[in-house]
Amino acid sequence: MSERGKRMQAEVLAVLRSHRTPMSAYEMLGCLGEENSRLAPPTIYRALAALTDRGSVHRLESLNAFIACQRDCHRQASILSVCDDCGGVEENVSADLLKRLSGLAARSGFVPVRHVVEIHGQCATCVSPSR
Amino acid sequence: MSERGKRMQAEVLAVLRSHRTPMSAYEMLGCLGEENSRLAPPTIYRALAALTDRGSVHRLESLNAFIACQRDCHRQASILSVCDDCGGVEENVSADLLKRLSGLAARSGFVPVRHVVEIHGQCATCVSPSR
DNA sequence: AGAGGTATGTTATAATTTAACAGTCTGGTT
DNA sequence: AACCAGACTGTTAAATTATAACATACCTCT
Repeated sequence: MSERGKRMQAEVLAVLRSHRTPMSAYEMLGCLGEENSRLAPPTIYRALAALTDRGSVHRLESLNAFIACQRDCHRQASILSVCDDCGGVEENVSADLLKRLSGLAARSGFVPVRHVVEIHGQCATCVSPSR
Repeated sequence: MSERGKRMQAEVLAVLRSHRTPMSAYEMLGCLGEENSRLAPPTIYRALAALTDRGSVHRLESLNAFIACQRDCHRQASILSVCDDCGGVEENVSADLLKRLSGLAARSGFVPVRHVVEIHGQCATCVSPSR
């Protein structure tokens, strides 16, 4: 990993952190491209791949979008609750639940490697905006 | 829903059932387009939307692909184990685990509507092919 | 039959992701 | 220092996935 690569990753992470809701790769490209024109998709995707490997960024598979890790849960699969109204994402961790999921899959001899758990619905604020 | 619509859905479902592994919408288009040329993506996607609504077909969010429901679990979220080696998918159902996931999300007032649970790894056959 | 609404077909395009290759930097070796 | 091999990055182009927009066909109710 070179200096350039680290800088790119840091910039991508900073952009993601400055957004409350998940961003698509192209939204990031739009943000970063203002400064650094000529920024191409593979550059963003490579930075995102490194960041998701590290656990600093989560990919929302059901949205094709990305969000910065909100917890210190690096390297642990998160349980992501996605509000379909406001787009907000809450992040939960539960080693116990993940283990139970693995156990269920393992009944047939399956060996789990990566968990994708996303829950769509409405967040507390969107359910009862008045209170 | 018209006759044409039902026929399309039945054809799409038949194609999916004839495949052991998940298919992309465009793979289906390739299969069905041989007979019925001039078949366009929206037609496939509309049939898939109806089938997934019904629960006859599951969408694998982490693969952007679709697979026919292997169980009689219509209208219940499935827990899908995806073998990254052979592409095979195993389908499990656990009302209990889904309830626990909902409970976790609900701690902040979140109201769950749809669960996406996908587990990547290796199936028994791919882990120990010899036996 | 005719009007209004819904479903479908069709064209085109948007959005997301990756392949492929050229150029550049890095670190070790002479 | 100059050179080479390998890895990383930039750039172009294209593949893959999904949807917008509108035209046409069908169905239902009066």
